[in-house]
Amino acid sequence: MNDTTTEPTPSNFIRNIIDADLESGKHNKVITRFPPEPNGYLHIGHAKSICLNFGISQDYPDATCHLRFDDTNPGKEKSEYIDAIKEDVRWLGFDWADNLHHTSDYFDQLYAYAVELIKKDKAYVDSLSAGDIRLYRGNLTEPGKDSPFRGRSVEDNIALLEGMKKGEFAEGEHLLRAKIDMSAPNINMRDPAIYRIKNMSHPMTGDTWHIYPMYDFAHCVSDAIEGITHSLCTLEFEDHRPLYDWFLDELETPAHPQQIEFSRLNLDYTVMSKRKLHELVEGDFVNGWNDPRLPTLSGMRRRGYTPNAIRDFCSRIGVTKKDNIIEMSVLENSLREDLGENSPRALAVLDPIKLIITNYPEDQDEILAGVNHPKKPEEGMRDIPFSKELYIERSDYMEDAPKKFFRLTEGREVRLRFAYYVTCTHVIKDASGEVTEVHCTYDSQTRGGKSEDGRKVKGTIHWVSAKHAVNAEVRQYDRLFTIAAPASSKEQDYKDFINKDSIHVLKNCKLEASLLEPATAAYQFERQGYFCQDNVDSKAGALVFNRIVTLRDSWAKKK
RNA sequence: UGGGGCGUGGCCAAGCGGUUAAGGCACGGGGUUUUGAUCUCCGCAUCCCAGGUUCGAGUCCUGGCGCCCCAGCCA
Repeated sequence: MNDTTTEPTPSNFIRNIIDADLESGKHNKVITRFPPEPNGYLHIGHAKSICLNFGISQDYPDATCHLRFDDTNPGKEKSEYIDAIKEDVRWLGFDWADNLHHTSDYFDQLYAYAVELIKKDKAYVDSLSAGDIRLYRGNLTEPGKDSPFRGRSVEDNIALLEGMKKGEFAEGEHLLRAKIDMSAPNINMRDPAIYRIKNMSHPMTGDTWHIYPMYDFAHCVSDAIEGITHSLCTLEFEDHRPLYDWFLDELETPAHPQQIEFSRLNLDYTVMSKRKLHELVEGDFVNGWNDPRLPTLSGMRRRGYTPNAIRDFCSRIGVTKKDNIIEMSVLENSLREDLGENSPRALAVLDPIKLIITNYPEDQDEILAGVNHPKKPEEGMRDIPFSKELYIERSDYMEDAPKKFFRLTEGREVRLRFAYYVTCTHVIKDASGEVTEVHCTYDSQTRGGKSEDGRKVKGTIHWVSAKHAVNAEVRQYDRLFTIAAPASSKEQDYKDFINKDSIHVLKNCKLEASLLEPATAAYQFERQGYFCQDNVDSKAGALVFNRIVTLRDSWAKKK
């Protein structure tokens, strides 16, 4: 990873709070945590949280950030997700050192805390059905009412909970609830669930439990056990903060972390919820969690995004409590900046058409030199073979070209990058009128792409020697959705807005010979964009490149 | 007409009562250029609205308006 250009992370309201807490002596060191539920793959929205939490641990003295798997629902979670999540966090460039935890590590303690609540008459076992509980809860404008089981004795409650734990009951038969206030205006405080029966085994604890704790109970207690100082989460948990604090106030926990909420990331032209991503993957709307069109970290990694670019993006968008939809161009700008700085250049023709230099010797070859990086001479030069028959981009020739078209048309002279000036004399067309060959003459005095007479050529185009070309498949990606906010339509399902044209496969691409070498890093194909070999489909002899992102194109804009 | 949040330019985002309201992205225009890339220069808001406090308010107060979240034994 190239980290040389990393700039200091801009401050935000959360860092301001931390600064104040350190200043006042409330804390002398900071501990944050990134607490994913292992029920899916991480996406760029998680990256925002990861960068926030781990970023703080890097920037403050003695600070740490825990990676904690919030594995309280064995019905949805799988250990394979745990591995994928770890890989993604590491790939992003962060290290949890020995601070790897699971909420399931605390199941014994959680249970003891639940018993403590019962003993304080702050929790009870309810035996209402799920449907009745919903009815008793009231709604947004009407208060709820007490369950008939709310008055059970401490002894009965403990015995019942014990039975639930041992698996003596069916799922849904009983539920441990906090005893708070059924008429609370905040619905989360209307006797929320603490433990529910799930007669299923758990990836980490196997068959030892028949009850599993709910998020609201498990999360705050886990934070407290780990000594988290600042528990950062997204806005939708704001209403849960009173409950977070209630548990920690009632219980004798070793600490009382502060929950602070920030707004989640939304990117335009994509979706960011795990539920929707699951749906896209399972409904075969895309090809797996690592589909290069997805905003998942594994998809972006496959596409060719760099950790550097994603971290830079996260620091640019900031952290606030305001709802937002970030434009894709911000991400692309971070990407281009990193890739432009760090990618070697290459010549590659994606949509080839023959260019024949009529006055070039029939069986002559020569080796020309191309710079690997125009801004970094220290990266050296490479050899590029040149000969009479080349491939150029079909779009670099135009029959009735306007004055401002700087490329080839009859009578116009252009520079072949690193090679020679050529002038188009005529073209050959097939029966259907399609251009098949562009014929040119070259000026042998312009070797290397410059002339002594100071003659100006406005256009420079890329090319590949036909007989030296390496064949490859190139996949070009476009946005996955046709509208900026596919998830925000009230009438229509977001899937109705899927872009049917989000992937273009070009199978007949011609790459310069140096690209034969297998490589994991990205290249800039000059004048086109950034590309990298596909990490699953590319093989020696059958290269497959993904277009990560195009170059900016002010000419395309003008047209 | 329940509770909790949010509202600074097209999209983000600084600003914490006191010079002409940072910066990034986007957009428009000029220059450089063997990538119509990069680089570079220039342009681009009076802060949701209305009152009020103050010598002075985006920043304080009051009242509106708008948007988001909450009725899982999900997280």
